Amino acid sequence: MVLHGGHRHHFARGVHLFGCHLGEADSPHLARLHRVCQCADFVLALPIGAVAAATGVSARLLRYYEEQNLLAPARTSSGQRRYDESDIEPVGRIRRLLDAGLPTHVIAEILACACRGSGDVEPCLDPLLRDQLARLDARLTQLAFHHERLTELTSRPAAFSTNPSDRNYDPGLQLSGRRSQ
DNA sequence: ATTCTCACA
DNA sequence: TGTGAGGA
Repeated sequence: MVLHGGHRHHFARGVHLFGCHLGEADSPHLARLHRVCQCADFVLALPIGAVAAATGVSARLLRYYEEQNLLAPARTSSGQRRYDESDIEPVGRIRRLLDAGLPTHVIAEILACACRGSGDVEPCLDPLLRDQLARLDARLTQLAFHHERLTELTSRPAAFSTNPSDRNYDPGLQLSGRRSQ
């Protein structure tokens, strides 16, 4: 059971369980506090700030991930997002997949695969990952091509330049870290 | 104080 | 893929 909507006034005075005061509703430690009380048969609804504190991912980004269909938190009657602890783990997973350069629509596909094993990506999705790797290679090749052509364009005028900073040209700086597709 | 949506790079 | 503005 997820507490939200009409239960908001309960949170205003902190969270109580069997008469014990567990902490304030917006406390960053709420997730941990609930873990201590696993005897409870309901799931506490976490506001976005608590999830941000628990995961290290900003509230702004959590909203963005929802917009990209990577998360689907519940809403209170006033429209505020209410997460539960089962939303915590996916956030870290999303971060790791983004760090691998995967676009959000691919990550959504990966998250949709319910047959979870131990890793971040199911083995059955290996073809998908290989396809992304191929796209990355293609971009790398194109970047190398652009780098060569641009070097041709810059090195000639530089030979006639009187600007001393032209001698500090570093090809490595031409590679900026952008994502694929 | 926190969270919301809309708009922008 | 993210961020900033501006309001409830």
